[in-house]
Amino acid sequence: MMAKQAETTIHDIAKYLNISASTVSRALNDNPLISEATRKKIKKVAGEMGYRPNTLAASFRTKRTYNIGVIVPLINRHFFSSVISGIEDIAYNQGYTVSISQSNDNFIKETKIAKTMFNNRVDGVIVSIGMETKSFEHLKLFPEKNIPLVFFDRVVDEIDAHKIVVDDFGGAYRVTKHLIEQGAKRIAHIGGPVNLKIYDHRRKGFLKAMQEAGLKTKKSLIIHNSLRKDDGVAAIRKLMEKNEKIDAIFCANDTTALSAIIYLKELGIKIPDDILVMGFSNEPFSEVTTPSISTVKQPGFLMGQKAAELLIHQITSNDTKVNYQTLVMPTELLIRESSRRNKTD
Amino acid sequence: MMAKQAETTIHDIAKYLNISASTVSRALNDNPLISEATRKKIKKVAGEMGYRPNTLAASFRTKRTYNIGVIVPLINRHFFSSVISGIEDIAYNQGYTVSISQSNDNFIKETKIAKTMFNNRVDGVIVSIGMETKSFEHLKLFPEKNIPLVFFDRVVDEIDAHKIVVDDFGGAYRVTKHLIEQGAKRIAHIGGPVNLKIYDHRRKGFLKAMQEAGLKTKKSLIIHNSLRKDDGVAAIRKLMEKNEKIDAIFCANDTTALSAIIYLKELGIKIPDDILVMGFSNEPFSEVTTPSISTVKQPGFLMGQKAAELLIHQITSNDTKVNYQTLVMPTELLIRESSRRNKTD
DNA sequence: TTGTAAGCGTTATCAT
DNA sequence: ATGATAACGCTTACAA
Repeated sequence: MMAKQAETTIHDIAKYLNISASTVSRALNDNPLISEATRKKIKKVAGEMGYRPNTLAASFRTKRTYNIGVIVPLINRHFFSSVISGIEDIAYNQGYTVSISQSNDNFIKETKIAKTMFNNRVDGVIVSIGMETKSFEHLKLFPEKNIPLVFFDRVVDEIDAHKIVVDDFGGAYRVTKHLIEQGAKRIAHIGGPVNLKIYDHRRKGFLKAMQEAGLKTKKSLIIHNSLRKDDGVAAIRKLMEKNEKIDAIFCANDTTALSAIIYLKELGIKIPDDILVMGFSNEPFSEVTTPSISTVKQPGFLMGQKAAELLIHQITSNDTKVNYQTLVMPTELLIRESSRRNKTD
Repeated sequence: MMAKQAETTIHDIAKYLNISASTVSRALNDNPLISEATRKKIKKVAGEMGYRPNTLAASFRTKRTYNIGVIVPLINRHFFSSVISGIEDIAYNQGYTVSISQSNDNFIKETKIAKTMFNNRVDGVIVSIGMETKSFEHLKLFPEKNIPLVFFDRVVDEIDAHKIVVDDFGGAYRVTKHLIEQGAKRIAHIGGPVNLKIYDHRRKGFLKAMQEAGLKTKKSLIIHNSLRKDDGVAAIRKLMEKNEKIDAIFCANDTTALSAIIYLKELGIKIPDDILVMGFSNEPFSEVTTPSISTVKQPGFLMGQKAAELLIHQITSNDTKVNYQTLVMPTELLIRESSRRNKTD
């Protein structure tokens, strides 16, 4: 390994100025006890000597790292990278750094990441759990050790903590209601894994709207899968092969909605004329497809900001008992071409 | 601040077993000097006592943090989040954590981030510089202090380091050649800030192809801006208002290409029939727009992996003199609808 | 307002 | 194969 250059320490500065290291430390930290004169002198010399504080040593001593750990399923995903961006935004402005790991929806990796973050003594953790995650001991570690933990999006009921979610139920409810208002009666739903609350809520919002409208929902019109590109195609194919006479599809994400649209187009089925399609999440592509995809907008960046704010507040608060809150972020229904009935039947 | 629970240390384990802390340390680190029996005993007790190694203390002592700093203009951007994802992938598998900051293309922030990362004693740094960045002292700090530094995409000529770039010149050259093959003669170019090499290279690739084909390029047909949504519209408007008779536009990114397409559509101009349009970067939306956007694919995830590999290799290598390499990643020309001439003129 | 000294948890050197 | 001890660079009582 390349030898790192020897670093200037506060002791070097102290020796040079014939003062004590504690004075140097205080001066550099703007401790008000230190006189203006010495402070200035010390800072000047520190600059000249190329002094760089060793945050590591300070963190070690104070047991505060000013480091926030973030665990997401996949960094390279519009929603998650938006949230991360929001987290970084707040964190940076509050003097925190952000360490990021992706679980790849793999339970083992998620567990290892949690352990590593703990060992690194992060001041707090922000998590959105993976698809496989059904036990939570690896995350309980944090509250047990008094390390603040905030969940977002894919949250965990079993752990008491601040949570930032979007109004999945309400969003799905409004989606479905809109489809019904457009005249749809036989609406299919392609949902995600129900062990994730978000997909469970979307399903429930869907069912609620259907029920309120007095519409029956055949079991066969509800399909749950992993919501990847291929899953969307597979689900749609399954629906079409059964020859179910559907007039609308509510997909639990935009990727699936797009897959559905492309597949149906190939079958010569017109969207939205023959079948209405809606998604969820508002991916960047949804606005520019043909037809553009009606969907539900989730404020990712804002959610990241809120998560970071709550986390940092909890980190810096003295309260021994925290009053945990679940922030339900409002969603926005974006009605675009894929769900707007042009002609009456 | 909430009091953190007192942690079990190797000394606690040592006391409990009536052995020395060094033995415990060695055992936990699988030092071969320790006998199998004691190692097992120690690990068992460590587990029972809920011991969690304090990475901070170890890093402090060994001056190795196993932490990699990543600086990008914007986390929430498909290309960058792909690269980050690739970096995390390799880093995780090699036992490194990844700290991420976004400069927001702001020079001041970029400078502060660099300083913070240094103070945190990251083992190495991976950087893609911001649009405003024209001086590099804040980055030279790393090589000066023997901290490995790897650039990607938006690299810096003035600093000797490993660099991962895409073949911007070649990509732009092939784009232009393709447009010419489709019959275009008066091709406009909407480029990015030329202080960024990538945009300079794309411009040069464009010019080279034009020149080779014996086509003249009017200065007024080349516009440089920041390549955001609005810039694209503004640039296109400028071109159209001048009533330049263009038959193709090569945009230095897909966002601008999309803006151009939307704006031209509104003017009643048909893409690709009247004007061919091409982008660069292959954003997720480009495949699904109407018309789909011809573009150049950059292997973001792979670039991140390569960057991390080179960085970690440099971190762990003993070589005092590194033979810096610039990895030029091949691009892939994606010919889609926006550049495929359907009818002959 | 400044100095002294202990200590954070680990690793590494030198003994044994 | 194991132990004793110093050291990493900083902060923080406590003392002056």
